[in-house]
Amino acid sequence: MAAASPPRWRRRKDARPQEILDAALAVFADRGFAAASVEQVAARAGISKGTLYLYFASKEELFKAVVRAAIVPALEDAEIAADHDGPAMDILERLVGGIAARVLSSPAGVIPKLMIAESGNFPELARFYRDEVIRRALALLTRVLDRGVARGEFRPMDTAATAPLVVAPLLMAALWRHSFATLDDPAPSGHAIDPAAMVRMHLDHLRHAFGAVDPARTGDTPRTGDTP
Amino acid sequence: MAAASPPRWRRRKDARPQEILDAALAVFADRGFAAASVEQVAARAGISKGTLYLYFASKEELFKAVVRAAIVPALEDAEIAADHDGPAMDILERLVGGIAARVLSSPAGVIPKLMIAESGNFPELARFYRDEVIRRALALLTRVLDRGVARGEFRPMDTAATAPLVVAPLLMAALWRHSFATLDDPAPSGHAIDPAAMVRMHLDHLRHAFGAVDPARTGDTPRTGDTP
DNA sequence: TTTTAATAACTGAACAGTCAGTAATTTAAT
DNA sequence: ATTAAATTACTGACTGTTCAGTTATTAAAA
Repeated sequence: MAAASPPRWRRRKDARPQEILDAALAVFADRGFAAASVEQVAARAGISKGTLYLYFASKEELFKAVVRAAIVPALEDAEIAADHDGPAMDILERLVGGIAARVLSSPAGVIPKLMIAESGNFPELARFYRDEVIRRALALLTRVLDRGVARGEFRPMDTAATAPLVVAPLLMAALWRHSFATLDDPAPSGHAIDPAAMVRMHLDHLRHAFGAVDPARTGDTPRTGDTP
Repeated sequence: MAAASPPRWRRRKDARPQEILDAALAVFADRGFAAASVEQVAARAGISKGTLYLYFASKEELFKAVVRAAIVPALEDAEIAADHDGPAMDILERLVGGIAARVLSSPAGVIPKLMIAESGNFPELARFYRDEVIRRALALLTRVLDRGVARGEFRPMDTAATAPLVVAPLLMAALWRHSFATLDDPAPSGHAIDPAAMVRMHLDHLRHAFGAVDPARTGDTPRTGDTP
């Protein structure tokens, strides 16, 4: 008798959604939302087009789900890190480093690019992103900066206007990575922008700009904190 | 007898290309390239689809032309400004201010957004943009920074890694403007990011980070220049 | 344990709409 | 009358979405 041929497909109701989300993120990442086809996503997820529609009502809903799934955990992490105690500059470094790591290694680093590209076509989602992601992230940063100023660790400044300045290079790194970095060469050498060096330099500049450099250098100390 | 009806259309071979480019930029700006249709562009330019194809061979070629047309003059302006003489910080301010103005008012400010969104679909154009626009702009900035360091106006630093940091907030402002700023409200008040304040603050931080603050303050002068 | 009925995950093809690009035709200008 | 700019009508390919039917899985019955 013939050996029992393995089934042509399996029922995996639980695993599908995440697999589809992963596939969609990947396909959207290199085609963009509009140019990506549902069939490509389905193929990458190892299912048929019809199956995808069992789990997501439309291409647009799929897109929203991708964004939400990738953003929520990242934001929670950041919120935890920001509410730690200690020198403001340390927290800032941890925050910037954490975001940089995420943005430069995780596939979810494409989300900003996608959101920026499609904001015009999905105003509703764009509003969600602006109010629930960007605004929250900036508020969180502003809080850290305020604390630094209040404690005399940072020079006085317009913290609300400064917060986006802290993120800008990270955004730039993310966009660079998913737009121009991976264009041709395997060896990412000498290529206009070196994200790692950039982030390092960024933190260095921030330290100086905020007046948080090692205060032992001169008498011109940025009135560094008294005892705790 | 009937009054001579004005012609239903006119032959305007010379004016068409630029008008089409303007229309295309506008349509691409709020739909994105992929989601924009050639017919929409033609309609906005006041012509029919067929006419558009008399001037541009394909939708892709049109896109390339839009990018080139918008970028080239901007880059030339910047190159001129950078080669002026004077204190490095002044040049930097003029450069940043100039780019900010362009990016925040001119329609061409969408180009970065478009390039980022479509880099995956047009590798050739993306390479052009990376090598002929980004690289050149960063090289120009690096030159200014180097001069500042050499003259003792700026503290020593990794200028190549710093150049992108100077641009990052401008890029962010451009993306913000064309993605999230114009989502709903007519009054752009209190909205997470205030580009103007951000740019002002950016320059302020740069002055501090580069050690270019008024040096009369303490003895800890950033070894400011001797005479020429 | 084996058989069989019921369920639900999944497929593949077809539909309807859209759109980049082309060809035939009209109309302005010379 | 001739040229060339512009329009209009058309095609072929593609894609989001639906759905009738197929197959794996589960559960009840024997």
